[in-house]
Amino acid sequence: MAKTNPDESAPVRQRGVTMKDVANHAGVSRTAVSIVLSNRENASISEETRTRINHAVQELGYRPNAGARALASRRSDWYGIVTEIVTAPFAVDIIKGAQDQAWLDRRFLLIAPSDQADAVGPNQGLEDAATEKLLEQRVEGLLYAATFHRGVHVPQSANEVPTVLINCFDADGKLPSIVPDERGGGRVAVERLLQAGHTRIGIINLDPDIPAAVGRLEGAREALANAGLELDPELVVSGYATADGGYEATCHILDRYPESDRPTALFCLNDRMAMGAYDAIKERGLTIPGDIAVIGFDNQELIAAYLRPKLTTVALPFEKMGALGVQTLAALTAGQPILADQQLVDCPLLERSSV
Amino acid sequence: MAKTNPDESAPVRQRGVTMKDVANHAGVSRTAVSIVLSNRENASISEETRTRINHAVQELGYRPNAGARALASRRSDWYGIVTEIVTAPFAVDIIKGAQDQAWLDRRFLLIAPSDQADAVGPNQGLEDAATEKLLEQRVEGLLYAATFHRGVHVPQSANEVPTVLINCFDADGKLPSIVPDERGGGRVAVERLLQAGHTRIGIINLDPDIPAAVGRLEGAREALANAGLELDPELVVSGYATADGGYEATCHILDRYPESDRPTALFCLNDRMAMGAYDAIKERGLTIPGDIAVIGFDNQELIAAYLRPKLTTVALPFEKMGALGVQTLAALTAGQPILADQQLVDCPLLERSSV
DNA sequence: CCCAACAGGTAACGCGCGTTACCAACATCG
DNA sequence: CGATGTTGGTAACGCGCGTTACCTGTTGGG
Repeated sequence: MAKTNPDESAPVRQRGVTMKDVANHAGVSRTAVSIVLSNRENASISEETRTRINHAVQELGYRPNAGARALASRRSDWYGIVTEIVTAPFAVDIIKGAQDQAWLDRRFLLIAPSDQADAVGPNQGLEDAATEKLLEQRVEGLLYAATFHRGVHVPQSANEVPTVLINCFDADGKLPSIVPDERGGGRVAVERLLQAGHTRIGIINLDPDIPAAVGRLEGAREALANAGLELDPELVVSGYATADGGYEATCHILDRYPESDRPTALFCLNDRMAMGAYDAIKERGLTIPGDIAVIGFDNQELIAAYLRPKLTTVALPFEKMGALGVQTLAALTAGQPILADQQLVDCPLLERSSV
Repeated sequence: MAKTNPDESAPVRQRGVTMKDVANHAGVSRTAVSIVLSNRENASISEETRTRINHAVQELGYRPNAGARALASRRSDWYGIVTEIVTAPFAVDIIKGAQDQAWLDRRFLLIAPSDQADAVGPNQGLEDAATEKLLEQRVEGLLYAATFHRGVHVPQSANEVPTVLINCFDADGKLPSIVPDERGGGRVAVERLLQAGHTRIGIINLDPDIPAAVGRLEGAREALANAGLELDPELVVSGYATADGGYEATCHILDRYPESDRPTALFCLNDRMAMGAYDAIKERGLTIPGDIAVIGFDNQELIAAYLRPKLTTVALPFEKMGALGVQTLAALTAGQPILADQQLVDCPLLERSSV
C-alpha cells in the first residue's frame, strides 16, 4: 500500500548507482574511480582508463554521495548560518549574499532559524538548539546574522568552530564581525545635502541608543564640521522607527519654525520614517525636493523605489556583508589570518529624486 | 603557520567525541549506545546501563554525526528547495514557512538558488546545477518555489525523488502543486467593497494573461454576479505592475468620468499599484476611504502597513504555502496518498483602513 | 532436572567513499 | 646485469553509525 509512485512508467531513473558500479562497468578498481573523480594532480592513471571511467560515469548517471564523501574526507563543505528570519525584511539579503558566495565556493549554506525574542535575556533555547543542530551536521563554520545592527550573545558551543558575526557584534568582543559603516553612511548623506546647498538640515532620529543612531548621527556631525557647520541639537528629533513616528517627528519639526527659518532638508535615519515624512510634507502643500529635500537610510527597496518622488537614500550593504561573512569564514577555516576583528562595510548613497 | 586559533586557552571543546568514546566511558558496547540514543521501543537495555550511557553522553559532550547517521540509515532527513531568492521580496516567506515546518519535523531544508531568467527558455543551466547539488546531498524530497504564480518547467532529475511545486505549477501537469486561491481572493476583495456599499468599482488590472490576473478577475466577476451586478469592462484598466503603472491607470480611470459617475472604489490587483493609486487619488484632493475606497492584493507588508491610511488588502499565503509544501512532501515520502494534484490555499482579507 | 523463553547485551557487517600502503611491469642507469 | 626509479594501478583500512545475527545468563514450566 505504500507505493510512492503508483504510475511508474519506467523513466531513466538510476537510483543508488555507486562508485563500485562505475568501477565494475569500467573494468577497474573502485580506487581508480575515486582518484579520477577527485581529479588530483599527482595521479597516475593512464589517459585511456581515465576516459573509460568518465564514460562509465556518464552512462550510469552516477552521482556522488556528498554525505559519504564528507564522512570519509572529514570535511563537510558546509557552513551554517543562524538568523532570525522571522521578522526580517532584511535578513534575506544577508542570506542571499552569503548563499551566493558560498555557492561560488561550492559550499552549502545550512540555514537555521533563531527566534530570539530578546538579545540579552537568556531566551536562548531555540538559538542553542539551532546551533546544536548545525554542529550535528558538522558544519565547518558558523555565521550569526542579526536583522538590525546590535550587540549579541552567542551560544557557547559556537566556540567549537570558526564563527563570524554579521550585522552584529559580540558583546564580549572575542569574535570577528562584519558591520555596516554607519558613520560613513551618515556622513555621505549629509554631504549630499550640503552639496545641494542645504545648510539647515533637520534630522529625524531613531532610538538614540542603538548603534545605528549613534553612528549615523556622528557621521552627520562630522560632515557638518567639515563644512564649518555645527549640528543644531534643536533640529534633531527622535521618534518611533515607523512611518507614523516619522510623520509625527516631521510635523513637529516643520511646525516649530516660521517658514523663513524652517529646515530645507531632512535626513531621516531610516526609510520608514522618511515615508511618514513624505506625508507630513505633502500635507502642508510643500513639494519634494523643491521646498524640502529628503534623504533616507536603509534602502528598503519597496519603500524607497516606489515613493513618489523616489527616495534618495543610503543603502545598508546586506548582500555584501553576507558575502564578506562567508569569505571571512573561508579564510578562518583555511587557517589564514583575517584582516581585523571588526570589518566595516561601506554604505553607499543611492541617488534618486528626493534631493 | 596554519593555526586556526592562536590563543587557545583550553576551553571545554571536545571535538570528535564519537560513539565509541561514549561506549568506553560507560563501559558498554557501541551497539548499546546506538540503541539507547535512537531510543527504540523494543529495546532490551536495563534502566541502569541506560542512565549510565546517558550520563556518559552528557559528560563527554557527545554530539551525533548527522552525516554518518544518514549514511548508515539510508535516510537523510533533508529536503531541498530550489528557489529564485534573487529578485524575490516574497520567496523568503515561502522559505520561512517551509523552514519552520521542516524544523518541526526535525528535518533540514537545504536551500539552493535558481536564477532562471526565463521560465520557458532553456536557460536552465543554473537550475539544473542546483537540483543536481541537492540530489548529491541525497535529499529525500524536492520543493520548487516561484516568486509569482506561474507555470514552470522542472529539471528532469527531479523525477528521481518526490517533488512538490509551490506558487507555481507544472506545465505538463504531472507534479503536485500548491498555489494561492486567486479567484477566492478576488471574490473576497470585491465582496468587501460591495458590503461597504460600493457598486461602481474600478479594477486596476495586471498583465491580463498571468494566472494571478485571470483568477482574481474571475473572482471579482463572481462576487459581482452574486450581488446581481455585472462587471463593466470599461472599468477594468491594465497597467504595468508597478507604482507608476498604478498611478497612471488610476489617473486614467478617475479622469475619464464626471464626478457623479466616477467609481467610488478601486480594486488594485497588487499593492504596488495601490501605492500609485493612492498618489493619484490624493493628488486630486480626494480622500481615502471617504471619497474612494481602495483595496489591494498581495499584502506586501512594507507597503500595505505603512501607507497612509493603511491599506486593506488580500494576503498571499506564502508561509502557509511553504508549510503545506513540506507537509505534502512528508506525506509523499512516507508513501501516503496526497489529497489532490493541485491544492489551493486561501487568500485571506486583511482589514486595515482604506475601505 | 531439562528445555524453552526470555532479558540484556555484544560482535560483525555494511553504508559510500577517501586514502595509504603496496605491487607488478617496465624503463633507466652505472 | 643487478639496482633504482617510474608508471599504472589495486587491496585494504577507516570515517561514525544503524542493524542484524548471535551469545550468555537467568527464570519458569513440565
